[in-house]
Amino acid sequence: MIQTRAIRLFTERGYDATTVTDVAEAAGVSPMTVYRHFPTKEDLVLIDQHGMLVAEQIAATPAAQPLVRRIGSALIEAVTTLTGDRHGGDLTANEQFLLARLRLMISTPALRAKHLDNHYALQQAIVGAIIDEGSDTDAAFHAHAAASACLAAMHTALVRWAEDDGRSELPDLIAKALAAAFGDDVVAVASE
Amino acid sequence: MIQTRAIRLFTERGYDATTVTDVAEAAGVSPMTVYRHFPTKEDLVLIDQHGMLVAEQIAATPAAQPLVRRIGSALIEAVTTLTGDRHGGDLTANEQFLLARLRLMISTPALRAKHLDNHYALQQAIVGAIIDEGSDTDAAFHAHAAASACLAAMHTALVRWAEDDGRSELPDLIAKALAAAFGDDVVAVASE
DNA sequence: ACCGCAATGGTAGTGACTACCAAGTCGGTA
DNA sequence: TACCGACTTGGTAGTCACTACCATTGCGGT
Repeated sequence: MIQTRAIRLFTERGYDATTVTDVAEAAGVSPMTVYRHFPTKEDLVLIDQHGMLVAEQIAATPAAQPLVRRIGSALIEAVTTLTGDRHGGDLTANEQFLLARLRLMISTPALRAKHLDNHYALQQAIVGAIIDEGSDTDAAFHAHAAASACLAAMHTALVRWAEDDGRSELPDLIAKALAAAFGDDVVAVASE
Repeated sequence: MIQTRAIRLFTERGYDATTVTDVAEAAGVSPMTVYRHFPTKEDLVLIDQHGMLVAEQIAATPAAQPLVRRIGSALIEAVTTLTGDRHGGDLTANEQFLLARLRLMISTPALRAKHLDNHYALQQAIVGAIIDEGSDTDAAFHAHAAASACLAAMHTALVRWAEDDGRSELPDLIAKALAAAFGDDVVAVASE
């Protein structure tokens, strides 16, 4: 509720030009109630309830597959469940909300920076899910590089999605970005 | 000068626990002089004078090579000129300064976020250097994915470098991270 | 001695965010 | 009905990053 109003205000007037007090008034609460629910102004846009189950999904993946494929398919699956299946029809309300958030995140420096940092945290979680305690540092290094590159590809896909107004299916875009970054053969199977 | 004092203070007391006024006093100037030279507190750590010539370097690279190799070798070259050649000897003063900055950047959320966003800006510049005005959107999409993944690999290398106290050569680490992300064959030639 | 200009400092304000405390609301219990 | 404790909300006052506007100082050139 507060979040919905906030994103509408941010979209209309701009993020920086909107104060937290504005958001509070629009939502009919006091500024401190806003801070109670959203620790920072940025979190009004960035907090997602969906959590980061990606890491768990990856841990459940057969370890024999190449890292890029394991991570890539987990990302695609997470996004698929997030946006839901829609084949050619209109955007769902959820997707429109995601698009609005995404546009804010990409165009506002402060939000973009924190969003990239969230990806960074996700990367740590992914590597934690892949790597055992005892494994050598080289393995961790490889896992970090692979996870980092996969998330970067995903971010590229998100930007593209926002640019084409959500016309493309997000999972397909992620698969394409992964293929562009790593070569078609490596990722081809990931999108199934 | 101001920057040196600032990084020392941040390292000793922590970034958040140090106010801009503290930095100003330590440098013997007024707070506003600090803001004159560094538009934000974060820039006290993040501003690098070295600029982003990477994009220009890439534009000068033969276009026939695969994107990943073009971007990767440019990154390695940029870092080599930044840290200088040192084969097994002690760390140079410059490298020690870079390490201190890097540790702050990695461990402080606000700095890490802005640092990742700087990489993002670099990515935009790289893609701008690679892609002509008229080229189709798919080409741009591929370039973004490749650049994004390369920068992510570079960041991983930076973290590893900070963790091993600069013992490794940074260019080698970047080459290894690229190889881990993209496969050895793709990048092998990039480090020469 | 004078002028122009760059760098510096002061003042007052805005806005994000915190700490501490007060008050209302609501479910269960005697 | 009266009471109690937990949860949620609101108020006050303060810190700190950052800005806008203006005054001052130092310094090289004429």
